[in-house]
Amino acid sequence: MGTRIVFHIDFDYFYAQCEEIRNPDLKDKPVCVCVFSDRGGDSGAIATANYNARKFGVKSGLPISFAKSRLDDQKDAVFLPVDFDYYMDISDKAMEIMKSKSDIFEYVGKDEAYLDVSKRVNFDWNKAKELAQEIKIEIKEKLNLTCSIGISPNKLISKIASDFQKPDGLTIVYPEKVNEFLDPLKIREIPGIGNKTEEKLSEMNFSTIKDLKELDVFALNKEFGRKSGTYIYNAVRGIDNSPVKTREPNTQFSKIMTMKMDSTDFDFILSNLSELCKEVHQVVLNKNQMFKSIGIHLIQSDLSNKTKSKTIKNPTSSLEELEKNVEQLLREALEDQKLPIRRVGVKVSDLSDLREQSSLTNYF
DNA sequence: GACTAGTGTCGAC
DNA sequence: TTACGGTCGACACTAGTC
Repeated sequence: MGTRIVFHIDFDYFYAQCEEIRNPDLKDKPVCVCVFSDRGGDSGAIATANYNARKFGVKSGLPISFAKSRLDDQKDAVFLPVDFDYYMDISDKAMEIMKSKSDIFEYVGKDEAYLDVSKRVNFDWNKAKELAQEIKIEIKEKLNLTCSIGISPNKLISKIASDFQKPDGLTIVYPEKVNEFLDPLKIREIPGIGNKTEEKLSEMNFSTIKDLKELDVFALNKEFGRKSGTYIYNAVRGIDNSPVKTREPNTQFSKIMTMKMDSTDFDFILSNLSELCKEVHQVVLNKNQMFKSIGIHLIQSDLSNKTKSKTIKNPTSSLEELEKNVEQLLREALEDQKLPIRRVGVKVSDLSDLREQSSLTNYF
């Protein structure tokens, strides 16, 4: 038995590619898939842009108005609202194909998954490569969708590898080539290292993964905390022992929205939160869950965050109890409120199975 | 010291 | 340089309790 063989598969510019599949005329144009907020106009952000749009610096997370100004000269640029149901449909079908070709399948999100294929290919890297090509072809033929695949001995490296050649890429990092592959990459390529961490490290004059190997685990722990420090120490050395495993159920559900206008008015904010309570409650009901922890999330006009949460005595699935607690949390949060509120959210966590409870009550 | 609760930050997509 | 979504998970830090 050799090392594990792990795939990371990522659908290219997923939402925008879905739109291209539905309407092939879009392929030559810059396409931006947008999450418009309730505020009207161009309030909102870019979810995904195709490569024609990325050429002009448009990428996910960008405010829509910013994207529009960057594409000002591109008269054929297209801005479409997200259509999650349609994307989910394509995603589900592609996931089924991947699942059927793996020993262990781990769903990560609508557009990515890990596959452990070690046994299926008998720990043979050539067979693994053939399997990956087979998956790419089948997804392309059945759904007209392209994806990028990274293959390596673990999830961490496979994830980095799937991003290495995009779109429609296939990158294999053999066990003996791990360091050669990682060393020249920017620190930012390590999943989990985002803006803040990169900035901190760049101030310390570290730029590539090879550079970072100079730091011992104690220095990293001191700078980033025990968990993150140790994670980074291992990651730059290509070490990741986390298994590919079936996805665990969610541990929280939340809904967030941008209000029609910024406000400090208790009743106005509460009416928005109340709508969110109903939506969250519906989700919880569909999933047959109860919750024990309730939280609200306020985003102020300067985009800073304020959260309040509480744990209640007994798990519940009651909408009334949810709304009552949210109201109280809002009251506490608005004491001494200076800035107007822009966005509001409701979250429930500490979930437990409702069926256990009902089967008990049925029993008596 | 171990544990829980609550708040805030970071990061991924 | 301004502009600014929605969901989820991990974890650091702090305060309080036992």
